[in-house]
Parts: sequence; C-alpha cells; structure tokens
Amino acid sequence: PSLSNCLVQMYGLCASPRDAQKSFDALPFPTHISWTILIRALGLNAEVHKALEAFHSMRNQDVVAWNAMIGVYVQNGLCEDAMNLFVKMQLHGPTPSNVTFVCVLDGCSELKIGYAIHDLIIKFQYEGDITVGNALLTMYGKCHNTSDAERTFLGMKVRNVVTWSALIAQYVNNGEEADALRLFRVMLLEDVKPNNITCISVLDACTTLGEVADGRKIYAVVVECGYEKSVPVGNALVNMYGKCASLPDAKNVFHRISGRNMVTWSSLMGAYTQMIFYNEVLQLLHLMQHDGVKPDKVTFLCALDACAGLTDLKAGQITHACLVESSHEQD
RNA sequence: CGCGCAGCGAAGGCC
Repeated sequence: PSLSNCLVQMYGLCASPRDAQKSFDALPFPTHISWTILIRALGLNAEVHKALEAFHSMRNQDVVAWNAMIGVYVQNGLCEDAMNLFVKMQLHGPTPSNVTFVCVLDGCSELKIGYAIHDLIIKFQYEGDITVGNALLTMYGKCHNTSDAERTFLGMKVRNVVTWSALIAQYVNNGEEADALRLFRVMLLEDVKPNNITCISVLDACTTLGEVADGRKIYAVVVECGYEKSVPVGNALVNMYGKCASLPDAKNVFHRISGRNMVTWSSLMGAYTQMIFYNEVLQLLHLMQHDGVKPDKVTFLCALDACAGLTDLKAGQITHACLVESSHEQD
C-alpha cells in the first residue's frame, strides 16, 4: 500500500499524471494519504480539473487534503479558485492549519485580501508560527508594501534564515536595494548564517546598484560560508562583476565554477558585451557548445546582438545558421 | 509515511 503511494508520487514528480492515476486506481483501499498524493501528482502536472475530481471523490477530506487542493490552485495560478475554496473550507470544512494560511498567502497578491487573511491568522492564533510569519511578510512584499513586511518582521518573536532572506528578497524586488544590503549587515552582526539564496539576493542588489565594493565583501562571505561551488551563486557573482565592469573578476569566478550551465555562459557573455568585446562574445558561443552546453534563446540574443554591434553580416549569418541548426536539434 | 514558508539565476525591444 505505501509502495503504491510511492509509485503515484514518483509518476507525479516525473510528469506522468496518467501513470500516477493508473497506479492509484490499482489501490484497493486508498487512504487519505493516497488521495492527497494523487491530488498533488495531478496538480503538479496542471491537471487541475482531475485534481478537483479526486478531491471530491474522497470522503471526509481532512485538513491536509484541503490544503493540497488549495495549493494546487495557487501553483497553477488560479488564485481566485484558491480563495473560494478557502472560504468554503471555513463554512463547512476542517479548521485551517498553519499550512492552510501559508498556501492562501502564497496565492494572495491583493493587499486588501491580504489584510483580511492577516485578521484570520490572528483569530486562529497562528501569529506566532514562524512559517506563517515568513509567508505573511512575503505576501506584503509581493503587494509592494515593504513597510508592513518590515512590521511583520519586527513583530516576529522567532526568526530563522528564511525570515531574513525573505525580507531581503522583498527589498530587492521592490527596488530598495540599499535596505537589502543594510539588513544583510545586521543579519551578519546577529550571527545568523546566510544560505546561498540570501547571498544571491544581496549579490543581485549589488548588481543593480553597481556596488562592486559591497559585492566583493559578499564574495568573501560566500567563500567563508562555503558556497563558492554553488552554480547559482557563481552565476550571480559573474553577473555582478560583469555589470560592475570588472571583467577580470567575472572571468576568474567563471573559471572556478564547475558544472557551468547556459546561464553561467550567458552571464559571462553579458560581461563581455558590457565592455563591447563582441568578438569574444561570439567566441564564447562556440566555446560553450564545445563544452557540451546547449545555447538557448537568451544566448543567441546575446550573440546576435554582438553581430549587430560589429555590423558584421558574415558573423550574423553564421550565428543565424547556428541558431537554425540548434533549433533542429531539439529533443 | 500525504499538504506548506524566502530565491527562481542570464539577454534584447517599446514607453
């Protein structure tokens, strides 16, 4: 039975909703857990209608099943449906849990609704729950209300690395990069260890501000924390140095990254573009292919841009041919 | 043992 549940889950994660359904149908006595796994497997693959069918087919849906269904709506961009289901849940469903609020907050992009949810969180006494607090401050940030995000942050009795990273990221998303860097400094002073997500956010802040000096300090933190090998962090560093016109540093970081992906390559191409080294951009396009990394749309846009900058028709035609060839190689 | 919290990396065009 638990083996079958695992099968359903595996097919769901492997983008095979049909097989997930088949494995589920083979279960003589599906439990609540089986049903929830099925709902999630279908939702992950955009089979929202089938997920809802499954939700209705099980009897006595527990709170986890309701949460899963609300989550399916949110993750498929159907936030109105998520809210409606949440309202239904309050009318004739189980008492919401902390996860319910996290799901609903995730689907909320309207400040007015956000305040209403906040009131309910107080009513159900989930204010002190750290995951709810984190989701709440993120919701305020996504609604472009960084002051309420700050208030939420300050009101939290317990904070973890997600709490700090969430507020930093919301500052960055709202164009308040200086505040993001300031908060990052406080975080270090309070001995909270950043993770790679935190580092990427503050590196992005430096990129936007063109603050290479701060960027270097963050690089030191990255090394100290042992995130030097992380590809996303490396990409953010290449990008930061590139945008700050520190090509040697960008190249240096680039060479230290093992497992470079197309974003890594495109970031370095961007660094060369910044310095108007268009020939080098075109060389990189070939080097990356030689390295077994497939260029994508963005990579080609960079390369074509370089050809235009060079006003080199021949190079443009070669790149064009490259693009056509690459698009035939799909699958 | 089923649901859930931050990031979601790189490019160009128009205003």
